Amino acid sequence: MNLKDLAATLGLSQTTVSRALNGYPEVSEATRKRVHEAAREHGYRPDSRARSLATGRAMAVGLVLTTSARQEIVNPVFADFVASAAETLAARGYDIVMSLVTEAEQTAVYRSLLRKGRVDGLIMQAPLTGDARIGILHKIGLPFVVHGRVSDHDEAYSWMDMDNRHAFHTATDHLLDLGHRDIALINGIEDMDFAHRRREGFIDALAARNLRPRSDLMASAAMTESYGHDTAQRLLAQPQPPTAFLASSMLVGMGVHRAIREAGLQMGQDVSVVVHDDGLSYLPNGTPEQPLFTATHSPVRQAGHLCAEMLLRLIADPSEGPIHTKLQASFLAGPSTGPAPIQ
Amino acid sequence: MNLKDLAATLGLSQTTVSRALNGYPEVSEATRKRVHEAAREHGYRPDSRARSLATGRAMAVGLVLTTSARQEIVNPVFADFVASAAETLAARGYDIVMSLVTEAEQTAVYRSLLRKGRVDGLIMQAPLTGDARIGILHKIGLPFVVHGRVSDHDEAYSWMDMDNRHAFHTATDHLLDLGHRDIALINGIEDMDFAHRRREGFIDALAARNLRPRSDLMASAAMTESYGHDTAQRLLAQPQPPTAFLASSMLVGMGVHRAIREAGLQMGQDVSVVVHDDGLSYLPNGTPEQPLFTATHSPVRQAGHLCAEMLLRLIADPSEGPIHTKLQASFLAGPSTGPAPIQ
DNA sequence: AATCATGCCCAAAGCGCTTTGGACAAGAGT
DNA sequence: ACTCTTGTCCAAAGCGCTTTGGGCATGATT
Repeated sequence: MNLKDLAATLGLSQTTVSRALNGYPEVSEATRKRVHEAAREHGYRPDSRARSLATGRAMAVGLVLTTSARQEIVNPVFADFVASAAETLAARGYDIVMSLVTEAEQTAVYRSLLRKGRVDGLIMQAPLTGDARIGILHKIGLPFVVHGRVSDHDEAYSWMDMDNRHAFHTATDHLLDLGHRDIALINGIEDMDFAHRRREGFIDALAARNLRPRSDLMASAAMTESYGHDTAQRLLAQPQPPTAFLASSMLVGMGVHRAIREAGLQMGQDVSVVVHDDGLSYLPNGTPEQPLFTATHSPVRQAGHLCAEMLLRLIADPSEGPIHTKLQASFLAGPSTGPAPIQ
Repeated sequence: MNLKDLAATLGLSQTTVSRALNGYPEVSEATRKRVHEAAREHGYRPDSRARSLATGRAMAVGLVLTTSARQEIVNPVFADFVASAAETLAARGYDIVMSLVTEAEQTAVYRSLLRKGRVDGLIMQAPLTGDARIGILHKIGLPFVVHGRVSDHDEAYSWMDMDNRHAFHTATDHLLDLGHRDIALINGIEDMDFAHRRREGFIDALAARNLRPRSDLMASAAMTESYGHDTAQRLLAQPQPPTAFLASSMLVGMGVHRAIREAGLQMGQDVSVVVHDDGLSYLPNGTPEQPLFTATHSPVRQAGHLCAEMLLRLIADPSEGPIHTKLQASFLAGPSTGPAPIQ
């Protein structure tokens, strides 16, 4: 049952039926009611393609899902991010079209996005330092928002980012204030822009107190629990082990925690740990009253909402210049940090 | 630049240009080449809506993301599932359109999916026992595949499921063989069909040895780390604590592990733990050589691939009756289980 | 009584593609 | 010489919707 049939059934023109359904004023209340009833009765549902073709709006946004091909790891943050973005978008009638992009096909990238008309705008996730995708997105000519930023990239683009640098600066300061000097940074892959910035924040905080980072205490890899565990285990077995850890995610922190316990040490006493908490729904940092870790906290769901909202703004008015949102992580002191043990 | 313009530029008809680009044989090689070159040069990209409208195929499948509104928890399995499904689908030129569905709007549900023509088929995730959505999907009339099954539902539908019952039967048997009698089941929310089945497998295995489950040793909630921790902590403090735990996910298992250590006990010695491992990319069960937990293992990425393939088959030939795929979890003995301690 | 706005409705022209049903010329077969 | 294929191309009819540019009553205004 299409519009034509429905109009014929009602003895009305397509114009009137279309207007009645879309809430235009040029139709009497009686007719509108009649149309709505008939539509319901016959189970009429407009064809989104035809509508989209006629209006020019796709009522969908694209979300590019990147898998770090190297590690075959899907970003654990993805689920919450997309769920929150979808929530905001759905409320405005927008769908999400997902495209998977593996690093390998960077050139043939965004192939499906190149099929015009499928989406009105794009959200790009997990940018790398100097990510070439920004250029591609510019060429496509659709409004887009980057979740994160791209260092060393001067083209103007809209982004929404957490202040990773500041967050890790704060976390490091916290540990320094407690007297720690040998602090390990268990970071994500530093090609990822956010990891790069976190490292900078860490180093800056040390430098501000005339300390130099020990390169043997800085690790970088995909942020899994075992990575946290294995790295912490290795570092703790070193001649001059760290007295504190800075973990780039909850999962990594849990791995570090496990290694600490296995070494017969107690977290918060013998060894301190600060984690960054993305506020994943399935991986809460204990409870607000009883956190598991001292943490910098920045909910990814908030990020998802904001990205979606920014994109909708850009879609509504593409002339609106690049817009930026910087989120500050909150700092939460928990039981996983304490004064540095006296040598 | 649209097809018309391109054709005009080339001095050809739209028909010929369209055929040249889509690889139809009725066009000379010379012309085809010329058309391709012009298309590249002018950056021509066909409008997916127009094409879809003309062909009747959307070249996209819908994926329904459910958030358990009650707990506001996004399924951690989602990211890997969708990534693997997207991989398979992308290889065949299909996109994924995501819709968020909260339990609240079950009636107004699938609203965006009701907009016809957006997708050629659907994948439904995380079905509840007696899930009403199956009926809705049937009404929509598009081919669909359910990831999981729906107990107490007699309508025919295509599904792909892991044999949860068998997996948990096996896991329970393993613990029983080791002499454990007081086994705790730390399950997911039992409205979820998979959790329901796991519980059945657990109870069946006990019943097969004339044992009755202790209801005080069965828990059910959203599968977070803290849930695992808090529950295990509580149970271990009981007068007659369990000697073994069956955890419904890696994350839960990690929480249980933490509680065990905190209680001054050793996992694999004092208390045994078996987990179910979905093979999440960011949450591996140690390494294959050195697993962290004894586990039943069924990679969700495989499930994603299979669901996508099944759906593509159904789309290609909708007359093909409901198809079913049942995956068997593998069992991996690890260091987290050992003989029951002598009383 | 003539004019004007207003409310309600319609026919038809797109949106950009695919596909059907030929047209036309060149060479092959009789 | 004629018909038949074959290869190459085209005009035009959709696909199902929105939107433009009226038309025709009806009631209000001068």
